[in-house]
Formats: sequence, C-alpha cells, structure tokens
Amino acid sequence: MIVMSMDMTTRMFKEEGWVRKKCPKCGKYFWTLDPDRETCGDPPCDEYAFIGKPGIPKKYTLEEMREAFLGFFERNGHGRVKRYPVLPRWRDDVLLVGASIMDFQPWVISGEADPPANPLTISQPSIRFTDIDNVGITGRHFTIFEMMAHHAFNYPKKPIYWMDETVEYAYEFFTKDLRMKGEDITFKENPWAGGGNAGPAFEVLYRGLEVATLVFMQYKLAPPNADPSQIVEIKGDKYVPMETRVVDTGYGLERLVWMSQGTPTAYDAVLGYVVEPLKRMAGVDRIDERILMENSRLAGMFDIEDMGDLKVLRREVANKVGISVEELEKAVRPYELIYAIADHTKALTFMLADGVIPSNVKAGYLARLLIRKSIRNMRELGINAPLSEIVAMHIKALHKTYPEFREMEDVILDIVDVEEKRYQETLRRGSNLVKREVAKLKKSGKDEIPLENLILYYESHGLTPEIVKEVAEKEGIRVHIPDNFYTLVAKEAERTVKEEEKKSIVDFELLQDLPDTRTLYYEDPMMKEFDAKVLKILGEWVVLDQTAFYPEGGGQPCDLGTLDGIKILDVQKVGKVILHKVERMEFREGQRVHGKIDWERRIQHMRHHTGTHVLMGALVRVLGSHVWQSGSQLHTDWARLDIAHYKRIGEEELREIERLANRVVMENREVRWEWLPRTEAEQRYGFRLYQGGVVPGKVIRVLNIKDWDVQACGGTHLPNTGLIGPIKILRTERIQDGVERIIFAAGEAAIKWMQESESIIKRTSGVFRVPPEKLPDTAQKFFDEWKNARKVVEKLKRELAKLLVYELESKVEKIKGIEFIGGIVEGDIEHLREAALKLKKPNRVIAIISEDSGAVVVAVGDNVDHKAGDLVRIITSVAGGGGGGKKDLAQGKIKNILKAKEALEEVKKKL
RNA sequence: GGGCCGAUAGCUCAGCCUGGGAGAGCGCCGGCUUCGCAAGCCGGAGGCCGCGGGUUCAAAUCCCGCUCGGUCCA
Repeated sequence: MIVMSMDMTTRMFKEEGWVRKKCPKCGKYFWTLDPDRETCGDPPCDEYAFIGKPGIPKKYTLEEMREAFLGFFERNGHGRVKRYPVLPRWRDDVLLVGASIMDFQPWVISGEADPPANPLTISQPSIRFTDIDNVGITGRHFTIFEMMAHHAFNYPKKPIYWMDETVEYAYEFFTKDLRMKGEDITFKENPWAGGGNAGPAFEVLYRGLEVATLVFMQYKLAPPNADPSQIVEIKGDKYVPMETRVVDTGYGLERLVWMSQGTPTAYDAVLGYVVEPLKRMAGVDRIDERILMENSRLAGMFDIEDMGDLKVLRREVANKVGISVEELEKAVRPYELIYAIADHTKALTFMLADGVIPSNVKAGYLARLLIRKSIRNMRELGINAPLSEIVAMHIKALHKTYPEFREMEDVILDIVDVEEKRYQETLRRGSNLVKREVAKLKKSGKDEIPLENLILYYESHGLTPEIVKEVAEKEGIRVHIPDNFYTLVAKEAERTVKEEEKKSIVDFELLQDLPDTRTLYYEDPMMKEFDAKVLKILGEWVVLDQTAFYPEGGGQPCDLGTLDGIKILDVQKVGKVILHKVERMEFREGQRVHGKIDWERRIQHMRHHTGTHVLMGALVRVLGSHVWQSGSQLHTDWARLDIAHYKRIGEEELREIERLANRVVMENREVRWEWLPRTEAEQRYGFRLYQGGVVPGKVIRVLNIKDWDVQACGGTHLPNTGLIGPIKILRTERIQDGVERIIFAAGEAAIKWMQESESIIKRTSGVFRVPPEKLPDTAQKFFDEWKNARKVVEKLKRELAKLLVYELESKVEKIKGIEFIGGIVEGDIEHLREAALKLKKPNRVIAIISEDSGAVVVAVGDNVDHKAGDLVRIITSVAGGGGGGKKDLAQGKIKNILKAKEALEEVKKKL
C-alpha cells in the first residue's frame, strides 16, 4: 500500500520557470512564478487584494465572462454543451446538481454512456446548501453559482489530455484572455477526494481568491476484493486506479466577474438587478463604502457556523473601522439580508424552472427552505412585497440566457405565491400558539420562554426562535436565544441509518454463464403464444432462450399464463436473464416448450400502461410543464399515476384532463418505440425522458406517442392509442406535499367501473324510490329528518329523567340526620346521573340503580361525611360489577340486578 | 426515509397529565334596547371529541394500529 504522494510537476511548471514552495501558514505546497512570494494565496493565509482595485483590467458582466470562457475552450477544440437541469433526473443519489461533473456521473464516467462531446466545456448552474449560513455575510458564498468547466474523459486506449494541458489552458485563459497578472497566480497542491473518487488537484488562486479548481480524477474507492498492489491511501480511505481518468475542472463564474469589478461583495457584481431594487424597497441607508469593504475583506477569511462566529467577526470589523459593534450591525445587517434574498431567490428560480416542487421531502424541502428564509429576511427588512416579485426580477434578468424561465414564468410565480400563503398560515397558527403559551406562563408567574419550548416550536411548528421572540416580547415575555441554537437542535435529532436489504430471487452467480434472454414481448407486444427452449432450471424457476412473458418492472406487473399447460406464477428479471416461476417443475433442460400468455390480464396492463403515458401528456398540458411523474403502478382493474404538483387538482381541471386524454385515444395516435444510445436520446428529447425515474443501461428504450408524449420506458405498449379504450379518472389523492396521485381505469376496467357506479346509483334510487337525479335532495331530506328524530329521542329521555326526579323526591328517608334517597328505576346512566345531580342537596345522599341497564349512580351532598366512590363500592360488593368516582359523584354498573334492593339496604346501614 | 406536534361546535381553541358531569371566545339565530346602524344586555340553536381496535363497571381523556394535516432533519 502506498500513501499518495504524487509528482505534480507539469510541463509548464518545468519549462516556464515556476517554483514549488511550502506555505508557512497552512503547510501546503504551491507553485508560483514569483520567487519572493511566501504564502499560498488562499485565505486566511492571504487577504483579498482586489476589493476596490479589480484584478482583471476589463469589467465583465456575467454573460460576457461566461462567453469568454466557453469561447476560449471552444476555440481550443472543446465541444460546447448546454447546461443540465439542477434537479438530476438521471441519478437518484443526490438531491441537486452541485458541480458540473455530476452531469456525467455515473453513466459517462463508468463508460456506459458516451459524453456529448470529448473534451467538452460547459457552464453548469450548481446548487449547494452546505454554505447557506455564510451566504450574504462572507461576500463570496452562494447557494447557487455557475461552475464553468472543461472536462476530458480519458477512456482506456482513447486518451484526450491530462495535467500538463489542463494547467496550460488555465494559465492561458487567465493571462491571455482575461489579462490577469501571471506572477500573482498560484497553483496550490490540494489532493481531492469525495463522492467515491479521488486524485491530485490544484486550486488556482489569484489576489486572495480561489478562482478555479483543477481535479484529476484517477482513483475510485477500493472494492473489498481489490488487488493489494493497486491500492493507494488518500485521507484515510483506500482507493484503486480508475479505468477512465477524468479531467474535472471548476471555474467560478461569479468570482471571476467579481474579480473584474472589484465590488465589495460578489453579490454586488452579479446580482445588482435584485440588490439595488431591494435596497430601495427596504429604504436602507447608504453606508460608508469603507465599512462594507473592510467587512468583506475580513469576512472573506471567515466561515460562519453559528451566531458565535458571527459575533467574533463583528467585533473584529468594528475594531478595525473604529465604530461600535451595534453601529456596525445596524449598518451591515440589512445588506446581508438583501444579499441572501438575492441569492436564495435565484437558486429558487432555477430549481422551480427545472421542476422542483416545494414539499416536505428531498429537494422540495430545500426549495421550501429557501422560500421561508427569504420571506423571513424580507420581513426583517420591513418589505411587504410578495416574494414572487423578486423571483420575477430574476426571470426578467436571466431569461435571455435561460429561455425556459420565461416559458414557466406563470407557474413559477404561482408556486411561490402558494408557498408564501402557506407560510403565512404556518406563522399565524404559530403565533397563536405562542400567545397562548405566553398567557399560561404569565399566569404561573414566569417571564421567560424556556429553551425546550423554543426547540419544540422550531421542530414541530416551523417557528424560528427569532419569530417566537418577536411575538413573545410584544406580550411582555422575555426570550433568550442561545448562539448555537441550531446546533443544539441538530444534536437533539438522533440519526438512525437503516440498511435496505436487497433480496435477490436466485443466486446471481448461477446466472453468470447464461445468455441474455431474447425478449419477444418487445419484438411483438401483441404476441400471445410462443415456442422456446428450456436453458436452465433453478429450483422452481425456469430460464428459457426466449420469452413473451413480461417480467415485473417499471410499475408493470409480470405476465401470467402457462408453459406447456403448467401455470406460471411469477416472472422476474435478474440482470438480463428472465426467470419463470412454475407451479410444478415438470421440465428438463433442453426441452422444447410452448408458452401461452394470459391475454386478458396482459392487454389490460398494456391499456393501463399506454393510458398512463396519454394521461401524462394531458396532465402536462392542463397543469403545466412542472408536472413530472414521480411513480406509477399498474394493476389489471386500475392504475395509479403519481405526479409532482404544488396544489390540489381542481374539479374542472380534472374534467379537462380526462376529456383531453380521451380525445387523444379517439384520435388513435401512433405509438412507436426505439432503442437509442443514452446520450443521443437525452440530446434529442431532453431530460423529460426520465419520467419513470432512473433508467439503467447504455441504450435506452424510448416510447413515443405521436406529438403527445416521449418517455424512456421498458414496458409493453399498444401500437396506437385507440386500443386503450376509454380512460376514466376514478379519484385523486394527495399522497405527500407536492405529490398528487391519480387513480384511473382504462379499457374494460373503465367500463366495469362505469357499470358498477351506475348500478350503485340504481340500487340507491331503489331504496329511496326516487329517480337518480333526485337522490342528492332526497338523501339530504332523510338525513335531516333522522337527525331531528334523534334529537327528539334525546329530549324525551331527558323528560323521563325529570319524571325520575319527581318520583324519587318523595322517597326521602332520614337516617342519622342524613337525607337518603334510594331508588330502583329504569334508564341509561346519563339519565340517572342527571336525576341524581338535580336531587343533590348539601345534606343528602342519593343512590339510584337502573334495573334495565344495571347502571348505578351515587351523589353525595357537601355536608355529608361520606365519599360517593365508597358508597358505590358497597353496592358493587353486594351486587357484583364495579364502579367508582369522586367525593360528590360516583357511577358504576352492577352484574346482579336481583340484589339491587339488598345493596341499597347495605348502603343505608353504613351511613 | 426518519423524528416531533396536532385532529373536540361554522372558526380559534380549553379540557387529556390524575378516566366518571363536553366547555370558552368569536360567529350564527331570536328577543330587548335604537328613528336606523354599530354596540350592549338576555336567551337559543349548533358536537359519531378524525377512524378502528384494546384496557375498564366506565374512555374526548390511558394503550395499540390507521387516516389526514402541520413541521424539522437527511
């Protein structure tokens, strides 16, 4: 095993007189042209040296800088590639795209798919939440930034280029095109590891700012059975060399623009179109530029993790510019809030445009987080405008580069409005809760809200401690928020990692030698019978050379039927081999067999499957292009389709969707399928292909309903939409925030549902003896009458209780100075109790037993020295059963009614 | 996917800890007052206490399961 120490001397360093030095502050090695340079150039070893004095002679806008970069690499033989969506539909291991290389994982890097160009250049919007607390404060952190990159995939036997060329490209672009000063550029050696890959890397630093990272991915995490001689150790993990070595670079677009403008913060350089209007809306005072610059120069060296860190930063800046911490806070805070809003709403715009729907899970939750954080910041600034107004500014400013923003503008703004209303509702509910709690605390003489309540409000009710403080202090109760509040909350939440067990049907090893099963159901989806040869028998499973039985997959259940008359119970796919589970094993290897598909079942699956795609097309057209499929399951009698949507589907919309889907059926559109290389399919149809989730493989099957819907899909389909038959939406459910489930039936199943509901109506009309159209009114009438009748019964029973009172009042006996009323009557416990309470007097004991229900009630007056509970227990000890109660009232039930009289006598004796 | 909070009158909620009489405020209806309105006073209607099971003589209340809503985290 070797611990990684690789020679990072490139051709340029050697030939152009660069020197390798060790930074005395951080201990890392770096390359420089300047023999007098001491430090590596990275904060905190060096400070920003470009604030107020741009490090690039020409001032660039975002668009100009992006074009300069992409143009440079295009001129140098790189293919320009369009940005990928920030929501990575092609993989399910990450929530959002956080780097350009993620566009090509895992398919391109594993060699399963070809890159769209090689080498290529791209500017990829990237979203990262790890630094969200720094956004707005440090001047350089964003949740969204564009990672400009050039990538080269060096497949075995097809090398493109490596370290020498990469370093030279970087140097040439910076010094020739951007005219940065070569002596001020340093290349810091900083081996990189993450996401299962590793390799040597350079950070490119200029005037105290990291402007690019050049990574040379050449190792992957070692599998357990790796050849020990191949293993290298990096940062404590074991790696082996990769077959495909990848040049992975990242140039910070926003940072380079910032460098060219020298503004106090990067936000001023790239988000001015939002920052300036926000400043006006909030009416913030223009503050001394010197304070802002000093602030960002120091903030640049900070990493804010909690309020404690921020306090340290504030103190240092205040000292340096010679004002109090309070003055500084007052001046700087509004700026920080505005910067954060500007950044968050930009990230949000990209997320929503790419189909993220705010919700309580996954990427949707991150979108909600951004919305709520932004709204809170707006509140703190005293801005009353809706958040969608800010989002609209991004769309206006960016739609030329990203035309998809304009296309989705209505939906995006509506989503933001809906979410804002939802948050207001949460806040309204929350502040009511806090007000009630405050009233309670005041009553018990406390004047501060305990920490555990703050945590509860945050975790369970979505109220930040700041909001609680705002509400509570208006009501005159103090709130103390610890500096590390959010860290405390995180600690409270215990994490459990559950391992998902993957059960496999048969041992994968046993299938290794078998050829891929020929899939007749793809060659002819209408094939009902076929001949095949038995290749292998594994327990109760049979493997054939070819089959028309569809194996379970993609939400479509497997086919059933017979093989030489013997029932097929299950069909599964393992790798590319299809296994048939048979009822009785009467086969031998090499035998010729004849298969028959249960066609009634199969054709229903096909109707539902093609119907799902038709419905999908209708949903997108009626609701908007934010609608994505998030799951589906077919059955013989019905099917369900889950879609991402941000509010409930209205009755009208549903009708329109159903109408549209059926129209496409009646138009009898052509349905075609073809196998396409992954990258080609993506380029031709976009990522809309991946409706059903991640699709494995180098070539993917693309299903195309003419001018209506295109998806990657491995299911069996009808050749035209007319064969689907009627499509009937049965109902919708909201299975989760942001996900609607549509349950529908197609073909014969739809007819069955229609007939069934018709029959229900007919039977119901029969019961009421009215025609169907009068059912709602009639049912209403009957229901009202029933409710009234029930009330009348209640009233009569209460009258009976009153009669009881009259009856019993005459039965008063005097025992040892106590008035005693004992009675055996008829009635429910409620009426006995009511009567007893009415008869109750300070000097009285009432004991009533019901002879029909066995209920017992004892009431005891305040001046009597007996407990009602004790008296009831005397009764139950005689007559069985049980009971109990308080001092003045007790109730119970006896088992033996015949002993009721005896029990009452016993009570009298004990008085 | 996991944790937490919640579901009681049309609305906002109390009662639940410690089982036994289902409540408040607002709203609604009627009456008084007023030229009329607002307000005030008096009276009234309005509840499968989310659903299902269990424990118990007895469940809004305790236990288990489910559904729905909210919320935090990955």
